[in-house]
Amino acid sequence: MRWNEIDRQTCSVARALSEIGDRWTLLILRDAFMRTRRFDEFAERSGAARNVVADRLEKLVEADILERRRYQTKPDRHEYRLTDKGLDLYPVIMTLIAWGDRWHDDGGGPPMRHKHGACGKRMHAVATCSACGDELDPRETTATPRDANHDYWKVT
Amino acid sequence: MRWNEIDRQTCSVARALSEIGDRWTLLILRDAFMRTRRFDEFAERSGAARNVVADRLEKLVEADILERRRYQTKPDRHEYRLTDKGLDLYPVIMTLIAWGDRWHDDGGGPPMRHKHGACGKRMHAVATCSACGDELDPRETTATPRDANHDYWKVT
DNA sequence: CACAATAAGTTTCATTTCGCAACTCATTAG
DNA sequence: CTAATGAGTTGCGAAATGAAACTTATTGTG
Repeated sequence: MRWNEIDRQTCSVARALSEIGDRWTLLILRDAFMRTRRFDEFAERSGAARNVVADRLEKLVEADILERRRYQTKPDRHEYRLTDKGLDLYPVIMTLIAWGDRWHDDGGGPPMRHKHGACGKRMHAVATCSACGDELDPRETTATPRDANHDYWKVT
Repeated sequence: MRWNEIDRQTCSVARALSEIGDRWTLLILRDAFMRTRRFDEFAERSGAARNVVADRLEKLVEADILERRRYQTKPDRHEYRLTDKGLDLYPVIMTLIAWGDRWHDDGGGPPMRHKHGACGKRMHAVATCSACGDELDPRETTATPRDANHDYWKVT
């Protein structure tokens, strides 16, 4: 299966990954959450080749995750901003950061410190149950397919 | 920058993505959380080519995210299971699922239903502040680098 | 005026990686 | 004796990536 057919899987992860599941795309989104907005900044900060940055930004705009907005004329120049759909990826990025901080500490602690404005404290993301608010544990949850089990992985 | 040098960035997301930030890798991890354990199942369910599956499984084992364990002899056969480090990716997968379910609904609701054993209810993942427990909002948090700002993206 | 700089890409081309099918190897089942 | 199973490996054409150079419009500088 080629990657551009991956969104034919029923699974939401597959469909999510068809939009953001690329190495450089996720790095570009990290930068977007760090207030990066311009092409050259994305290119330098992500470390991806310029043609790859151009391609990924275009795809993110098509997917309505970033918005390309003109910020000056003569000459026209554009910047990229997260849409609501893009901002909604915050939990994914923050849980990724929490995992990276936990398992890839270089000895000096997390390279970025995150402060929660509401409570004013340093924090990391914790994934919780939307029903009861407890922290999620993979051993404590069960997943059952909407339809018959064999449908889940089927490509439609 | 080549992808295999990406872990030289200071950022934890970059280092996390150097291990799991590949399209097929994330799909393979999704399957691992759905109790997939064997090579052929990973190949079929992910849809990736067999050589790619072999390569990714090997890398995940090297990264100590999956463990390759013999489950029979004559002939030796092995299965792949999530380690503690791998299980700790659950929040990432679950927030990805929540995002996919929200923004890629095909009209029939989420293809998988997740039930929280502790409270017994259907749920999705919510990312919360480890300090106060409130739901995270990208507009309500600030990130500041451990060192000077320009260090964050620097490749060491 | 001539020249350099800036921003946002595009082009070119050599190197890698992917996708697919076919093949291997050890062992058990019929 | 032959087929099936499980877990890969091999070979090869097609596609994607990485690096550097190039483009275009416009402004700033000597």
